Amino acid sequence: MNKVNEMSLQLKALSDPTRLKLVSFLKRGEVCICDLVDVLQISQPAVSQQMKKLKDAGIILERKKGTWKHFRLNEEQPPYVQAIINELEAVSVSAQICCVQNDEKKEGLNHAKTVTQ
Amino acid sequence: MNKVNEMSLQLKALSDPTRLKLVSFLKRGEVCICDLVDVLQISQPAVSQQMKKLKDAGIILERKKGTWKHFRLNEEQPPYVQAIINELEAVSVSAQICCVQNDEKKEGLNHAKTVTQ
DNA sequence: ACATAATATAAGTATTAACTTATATAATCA
DNA sequence: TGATTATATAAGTTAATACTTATATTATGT
Repeated sequence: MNKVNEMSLQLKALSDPTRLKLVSFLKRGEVCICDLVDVLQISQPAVSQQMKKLKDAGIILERKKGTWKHFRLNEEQPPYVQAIINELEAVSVSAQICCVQNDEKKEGLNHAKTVTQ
Repeated sequence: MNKVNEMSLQLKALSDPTRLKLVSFLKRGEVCICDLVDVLQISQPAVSQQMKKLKDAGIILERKKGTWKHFRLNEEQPPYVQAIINELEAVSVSAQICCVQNDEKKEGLNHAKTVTQ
């Protein structure tokens, strides 16, 4: 019955409203921590700590690029985790675009928050 | 984004190893608290409290019959909850049978734990 | 009515969790 | 090199969680 402990860890990672919101944002694509601070109205360390939990649980993957860290959903999930992610609606972070679009170009130079789709 | 809070409540209910085990036992059919105390090696109030959490989250349903309370899985679940339940293996409580079989007959009279399948 | 049995509630404890603020690390830019 | 920016870590606080033991409630059987 060790499967139960394994499942427990993943479900714990997804049983917190803040982390579920983080996953909702990630459904639209890569996001970096700075964006989420604004949107969730919690401190930067709080976001950082929650992202770590999602990463440790295998829910998300990270990619370092200069000073930024970009997070994305891990596509390989057991069905019960995928079902949870599917249930969440994709939510756009208004400032998200700068992170994603400026990616390969001038990363880290102009990180304006006001760019819109 | 209130769906997130709703999901959080249900996932919290299923993110604890003890409660996942309880659900595993319920997959084989109705169980009463006294049976689970023996199997899980935790106190009767602990089982009672955990069952209440599962009930409050809508994961299980209860049926009172004399002094006993019989619990069963609630079949109507959102897909992400059902996926979790599906992932769990059904585990039989060795003493479970007395509860279920003696049900309509001599309920509450002879609750021997040693009856086997 | 009284004893017994199944479950519930109360109260206490130890652990975990989710934040906070302050500070450290690391990469980039001028 | 020194300032700036993104993220990480440390330490502390508060609240929630999962048990425990003790006791109360409720239904049953004699």
